[in-house]
Amino acid sequence: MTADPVDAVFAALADPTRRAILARLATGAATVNELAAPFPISVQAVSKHLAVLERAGLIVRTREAQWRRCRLDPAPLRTIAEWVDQYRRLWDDRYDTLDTYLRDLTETHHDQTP
Amino acid sequence: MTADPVDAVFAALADPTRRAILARLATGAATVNELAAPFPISVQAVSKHLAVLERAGLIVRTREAQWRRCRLDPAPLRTIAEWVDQYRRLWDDRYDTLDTYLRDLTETHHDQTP
DNA sequence: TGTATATTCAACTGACAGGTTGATTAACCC
DNA sequence: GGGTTAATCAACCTGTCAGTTGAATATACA
Repeated sequence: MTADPVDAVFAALADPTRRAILARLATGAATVNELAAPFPISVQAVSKHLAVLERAGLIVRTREAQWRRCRLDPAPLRTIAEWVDQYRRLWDDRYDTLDTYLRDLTETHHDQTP
Repeated sequence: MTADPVDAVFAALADPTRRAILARLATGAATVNELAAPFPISVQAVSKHLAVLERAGLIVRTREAQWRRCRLDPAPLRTIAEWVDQYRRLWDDRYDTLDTYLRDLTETHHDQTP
């Protein structure tokens, strides 16, 4: 029943260790040992986290000699951003149509909304 | 071990039933039975899903006679949108250097540690 | 008062997630 | 080949999750 790829991405992002790994990978590719170093858990545990991230499409692993280089793939994050954006009007005043309308009437020269 | 509220929000969003409930609530408040109707699972199961969403801050439940009215609270979604936006430059071509600079300034208060 | 409806609580089950330790595979370097 | 390093595989433990059924609570209504 759970074939929606969004499931896997949200689930992957629900773990703080995995989010920290992504933050690290945003600064550049790294090997498994490099990624595991900051954490108080075993390398095997980190390897499992990487498998989860890979299954979610958030990282790509390539073999380089005896190392396995991991790099971030931002595509699923874009999907998530689009999903959340469905709800933007609920919290963002600029997407409130009445608000936008009133702003348009009173301060048109300031209006920037898309 | 983990008190980061982002954990609970991502975990709540990882379930397709809960995302469907949020989609329904985006169109207006509803009771538990109304929310449960479209799903092939028991009302009790839906009630549990609502508890998860409430713990994540995504919904608010108020008592009205024998009903419990649920409405969406978009605040955590805004938090998620901001979190994902940290990575926008990685997929968005139109990301300019000023944007990068401003985002880099504000991203440090988000979690980095296990 | 008694009954029907809305919702939650409680106990149970099967599956999965995150961690461990120990063994295994793969590539490098003498 | 033998030894070292990088990473995964395998088996196991424990806790949590999503679902069930059955009982309890709370409110409305006749």
